[in-house]
Order: sequence, then C-alpha cells, then structure tokens
Amino acid sequence: MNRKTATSPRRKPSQSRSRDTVSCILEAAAHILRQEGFEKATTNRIAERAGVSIGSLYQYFPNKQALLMALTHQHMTEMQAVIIAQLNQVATQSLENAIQAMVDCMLEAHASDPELHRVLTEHAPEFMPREQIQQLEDGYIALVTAYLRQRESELQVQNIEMASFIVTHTLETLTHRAATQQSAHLNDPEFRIQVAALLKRYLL
Amino acid sequence: MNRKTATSPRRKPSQSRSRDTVSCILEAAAHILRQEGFEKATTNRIAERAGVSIGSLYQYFPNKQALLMALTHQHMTEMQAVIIAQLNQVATQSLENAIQAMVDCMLEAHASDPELHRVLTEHAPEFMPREQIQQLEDGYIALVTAYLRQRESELQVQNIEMASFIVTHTLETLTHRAATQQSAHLNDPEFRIQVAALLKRYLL
Amino acid sequence: MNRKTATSPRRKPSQSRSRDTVSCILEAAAHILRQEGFEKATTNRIAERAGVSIGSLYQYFPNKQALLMALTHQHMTEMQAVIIAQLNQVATQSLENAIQAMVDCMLEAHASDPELHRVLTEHAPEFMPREQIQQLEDGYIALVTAYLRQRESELQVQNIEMASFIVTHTLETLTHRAATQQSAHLNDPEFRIQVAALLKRYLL
Amino acid sequence: MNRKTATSPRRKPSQSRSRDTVSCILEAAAHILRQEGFEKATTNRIAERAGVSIGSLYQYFPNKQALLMALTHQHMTEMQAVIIAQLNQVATQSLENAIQAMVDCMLEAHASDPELHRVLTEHAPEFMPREQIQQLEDGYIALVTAYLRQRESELQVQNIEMASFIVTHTLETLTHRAATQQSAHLNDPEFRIQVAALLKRYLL
DNA sequence: CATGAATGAGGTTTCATTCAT
DNA sequence: CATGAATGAAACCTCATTCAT
Repeated sequence: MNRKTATSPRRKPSQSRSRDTVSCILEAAAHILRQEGFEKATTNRIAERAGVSIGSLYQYFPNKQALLMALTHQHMTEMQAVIIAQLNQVATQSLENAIQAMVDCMLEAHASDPELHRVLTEHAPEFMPREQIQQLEDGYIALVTAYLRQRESELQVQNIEMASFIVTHTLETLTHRAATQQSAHLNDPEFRIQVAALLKRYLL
Repeated sequence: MNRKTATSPRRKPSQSRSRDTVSCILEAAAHILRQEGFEKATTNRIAERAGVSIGSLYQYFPNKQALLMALTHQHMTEMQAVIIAQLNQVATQSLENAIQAMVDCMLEAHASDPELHRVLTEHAPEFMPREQIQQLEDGYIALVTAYLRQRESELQVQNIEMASFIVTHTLETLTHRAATQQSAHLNDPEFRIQVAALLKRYLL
Repeated sequence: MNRKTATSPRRKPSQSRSRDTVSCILEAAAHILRQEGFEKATTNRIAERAGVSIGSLYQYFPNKQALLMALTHQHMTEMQAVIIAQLNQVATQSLENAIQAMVDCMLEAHASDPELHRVLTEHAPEFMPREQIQQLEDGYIALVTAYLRQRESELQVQNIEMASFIVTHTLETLTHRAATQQSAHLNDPEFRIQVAALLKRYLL
Repeated sequence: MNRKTATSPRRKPSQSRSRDTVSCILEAAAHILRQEGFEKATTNRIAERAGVSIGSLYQYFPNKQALLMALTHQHMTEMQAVIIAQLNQVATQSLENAIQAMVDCMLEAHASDPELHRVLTEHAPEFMPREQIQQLEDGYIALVTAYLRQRESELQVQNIEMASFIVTHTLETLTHRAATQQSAHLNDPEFRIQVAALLKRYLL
C-alpha cells in the first residue's frame, strides 16, 4: 500500500449506477473490516463480497488506499454530522448542560459502529498520510475552539486553543477507550457523569 | 505477521556475543522504524542494517512479531522505569505537587524517543495480541489505582477505579498527542500546567 | 509442505483458458518430476516451465501440496480407469483367464508413465495425508474383494477380505517393482506368467 | 540434501568415546524419526537431543545424508541379522516348515521397531541414491536365491532368479503393509498362514 | 576435538494491480 | 464499462553447513 500513489477517486460517481457500485464496495469493505478484520480485507475479497469484479473496483478507486480513505471519510463524516448537530442544539444551553450533552453524544456516536471505528482508527496510520489524520483531528479541534470562543466569558481557562486541544483529545480518547476496551462504560451513566465532571471542572 | 505463532525468544543470550547480536538487531529495528517507517521494517532489512545475516536474526527471534514485541517490551520497560521511579519519589509529597510531577515526568518520558514511541504505539495492533496491549495498559491503571487509594481521603472522586481509568488514559493521550502531533507542547510550561490543572480539578 | 492446509482447488476451471492453464501447470509438474526429480520440483520452477507466473499457479492451487495431490489424483485416476475397464471385460471369463488378464493389464498400466508413477508413489508420504493414501489403496482392495466375492465358489480361500489384501498388494508391488527396478520384466511374458501363477495357485 | 556429496563416514570410530558419540547421535536421530517424524529430524535437533554440539555431529558425519544412511544401514543390518539367523536355522527343515518360519520371522522382525522402519522406508528415496536402495534389496534377493538353489529339486518353479524376485518382494511387501497399515495382521496367525500358503503353493 | 553463533541460498506464499477480451 | 486471469515483486522463514574460538 504505497503512500505516494494518487488517492483521489478516479471518476466522479455522477451517475446513479456508479454511486450504487461505490456504495456497494464501501459497504462490502466495511462489512469485512468489521467481521473479519483488517488483514482479511484484500481488494479481491472486497470486490467479491461487493458482487463486482476486481476490475470494476479499480474503476472507482485508483488503489486500495483510496478505498480505505473514502470509507474512513464516510465514517468520520457520519460521526461528525451527529456531533455537529448536537453542538448546534446545545448552542443556547448552559455550558454545564452542553458539556454533559456532548459527552453523551460522543459516547453514542462511538456506540453506533464501534467495531468499524476501532479497525479504521487502529489501522489508519497504514493507509492514511499522517497529515490527513492530523487534518481530521484539527477539524474537530477547530469546531470546539469556535464553540468555546463564543462562551469565552464563562470559562476559567485563558488559552482557548490549548484548552480545545486538551478537551477534544481527552473526550475523544475516553469515549474511544470506553468503546474499544470497556464497553461496560459505554452505557454506564456514572461514567458519563465522571467524564463530564472532568471537563466541567477544568473549563468552568 | 501471524498472531498465533510462538513469540518467546528462541535462544537465551547467555554469552556476551549473543547479547551483542540481540542488541544490534533491536537497535537496527528501532533505527529503521524511526527513520524509515513501519512498512520498511522488513526482517531482511533489519538484519542487513544490523550487519547480521537473516539467519542470525531468526536464531534470536522466532519470527518478526516476536522481534517487534521484544522491542516494544524494551521500550515500554524503559519508560515505565522512569514513571515508577517518579511515582515513588512523589509518594510523600502533596497530591498537588505529585500530579504536576507526574505530568512533567510523562512528558519527559515521551520526549526521549518520540518517533519510535509513535511508530510502535500506532502499529502495535498489527503485531501484538490485543490482550497484551490491554495488559500493558491495565498495568498502568493498576499502578495509579494503588496510588490513589492511599490518598483516598484527599480526593473528591468516589469511584477510584473509574477515576484511574479516566486519569490514566487522559494523561497518556495528552502526552502522547503532544509528543507526536504538537511537539511544541512538549516543553511548553503552560501546557504542563494546564494538563495538571485538568487532573487536579477533577481529583481534588 | 504443511499437511494441515486446505487442499481443494482454488478456482473452478470453468473457462477454457483456465483449464488450459491448469493442464499446463500439471504437465509442467509431471515433466519436472519425471526428468529432474522430486527435489527440483519447486513451485517457482513448475510455474516457470509451465510458462505462467507463480501468481497464476497459486490462483489454481492453494499450495504446493494441493498441486501434487491433484497430479497424483489425475495419474491414479487414469490408471484406475484402465484397470476398472479390464475388470469389467474379464467379468465373464474364467477366473484363470481373468487373473492373467489382470496381471497383463497392471503391467501395462504401470508401463505407461513409469517414472512419474515411481516419483509420485515414493514421495506421496511427503505431500499426502496417510489416510488419503490408505483410501486409495482401500479402494483397490474393495474392488478386488467385490470381484472375488462373485466368484467365491471357485476359490479355495476362505477369508475373502484377507485374500484381497494379499492379492492386491502382491500384484501392486510386483508390477511396481518390475516397472521401477527391473524394467526388463515389464514386457517379459515369462514374468507375467509367473506372477499369474503365484496368484492362481493361491486363489484357485 | 544434495545427493552428490560425499557420504562415507568422516572418521572411523576407532576410539570408544567416538563410538559412543556416534551411537548417541544415531539413537537421537532414531528417536526423533520415530516420535516426531521425518520433517522434524533436522541436524540441529538431532545434535541437541544427542547432547552434542552441531559441530561434533559434523565431525562424525560429513552431512545429513550420511547420517541417515548410517542409521538405515544399522537398522537394516539388525533386521537382516535376525533373518539370516532364521534362514540358517531352517536350512535343514522341510521347505514347507521353512517357509512358514520365514514368514513368521519377517513379521516379527518388522514388529520390533515398526515406526522407525516405516519412516526410513518411506523417506529412503530422499536420502539414499537409488542404486543403494536397490543394492540392499538385491542383497535380500541374492540370499533367497542362494537358499532356493540348494532346494532346487523340491521346487516346481524353473527360473529361480525370477522366483526369488517374486517371493522376496511379495513377502517384504506383505509384512511391511501389515506392519504399517494393518497392524492387526501382525500377530494374526490366520494372516501368517495365508501368506505362507501363497508362497508354498507357488514354490512347491 | 568440541562448540555454537553465524551464514545465506532458496523455498513457499500473498496480494495489489493491470490489461486483453 | 465490466470482467477476471494473469502478473511478479517482495514478504517471511528454514535448515544444512561452516569456522573462529
């Protein structure tokens, strides 16, 4: 999986049949990653499960890396959508409520497809250039920074950027670890309260 | 890299020449991982860089997985030694000081060989059974739990185990991210203070 | 050559091009086994001689063992076909004639590709599970048993099963040894008569 | 295991310690072949089990092939000793008794170390030049020929050489198959009688 | 003579990718 | 555009053998 090869999709899926094929392939890849793990997810196997020929797969993705990146993009976008929606909803609430809501929301977002999330996250370094991973995370942090800046007056922290870095990674890690290592925590209200407490006491 | 194969070292390095060879191989592996990345670290390349034949490499490590695990073990042990030493030193200090000391210590531990640490951590799922990774982390958490229990009366948190989980992963992540993504933070006193603040406000 | 790996053909040779490739590979393997011996028959060499890439070889055979088993199967099937045909032809003849006919037939069957037969037979224990070898032989014995049971009244032996074991192995060995060690015997009418005599005097 | 390399023992085991070492190595090889199979019998493993260094092993055997040939030679010699002794004992008895005695004797000889016998026999083509295997067998046949010639007047067969070929291979195979495939036959008196009957009816 | 660390040619196998049909 | 047979670089690993100590 050479990192230097082109990774932009080969052809815009402008026609509906193409979009179907792309979806099929991505869904097949997701299924195999979830059920059989990263090492079993060969391009031939993905094509087979998607019901298309390996040649067709390469019509839509220039290489395996691009396929995995597209899947990651899709997955991350879905998760981000949930989170952004929540951020908007809590925009007017008290920060205290907002933080608790964000924690709940993150945990739920991670609970929706935890196995795929785990596999993609663990193996991302193998198929994504580091800059891209960084970009994704920077995106999250920027979102949080923007939100916190609006509420700057209510916060005890001075350096908003650094606080965003800290808060984002902390929340991301704790939800991720809960999802992948301590799934008992995922729906444990006590855990949610504690994580929220950690953030509240720091920020407020 | 089959996860099911034996991974215990093949030959006890009882003689000094053997110990040298083992060290050479591990150092060569570390060097390649640091400078050229995980995918370039093939057994042949490692042997070549170590100045030994591929056969010799396999005299001391039954397979590639075992080699990487040994290197990880070595690296983790070195880091743990620093941390445990620090934990003992701060045992008698005020919790507030202790927390700050631990944060400093973790950041310094991560600063010693950050690139190797990053590569090993990112690719660990490829060569270590998940249980083993878990064990390593559980070890850290147990250490923290034991320490916090001694100071239980000074803490505002009730559930020490959960607090240990939260505190350990938070500290681990923030130092790790600082080391791998924002090396500017590594020696920024402000960052150290903020991370310590996050933990202090939660625990005390 | 791991005995535990899957050995069923990987891809049905449904298309004519595939069937050609499979035949090419098997013929190349047979040629090398005959001309250069078992130890020279590496997968790379077989592919090279077949004029296909090593990858193609592994498209059709999951591993070397499977390839050798397929070749053995093909060879044995060809020989069995001759023998079964002969058994049917002699079903109505006198036992005395039948025995002589079978001896002739076995010798001729062994004469068709004696070198390949020798190599495959000698090295079978290296690539076939013992049960499979046993099965092949049990198949022969069952055939003979069935035939002898029909003629039970003409025989002086009581224990038909044991007699089949004895007769089958005796005939198989003598023809095989003649083919591989004393090829002079292969077409020597005197030898055929003597072997037939051995069996006739025992059975009748 | 190159067939072209020198195979004569490197040094005559004239000194008693040397002879011990040689015996140790051969016994270790036999043990591994019996218990773990041919593919596990590497030179390093044999040396280890024999309690000598791999270097020492190569003091006494120029290569692996020579070692295996020596072991085979030893094993065959032991079996031949039993058979020759029996041949002498029965020299004066009636041929009918002699044949039965030989059958019994062969079955018992095969019963003494059947697993080693099986492994050596099955894999002999891998480490012995074909001529040598042939020589061993020709030795047996010559023995039988000599014996039968003495009794020529009592026999109904004309061509003694051919009869020896037939009788020897038949008896060898039936006892070998009994030992390796139908161990029930090994001590079944009925089987012994049948095999003897086969030979008696042919010869007498 | 003994040792055992070192050697390295060469084996089997995988899998991302191409291209003739 | 779809197909899927074919490709082949490159990975991991073994084991008979040597030779400096």
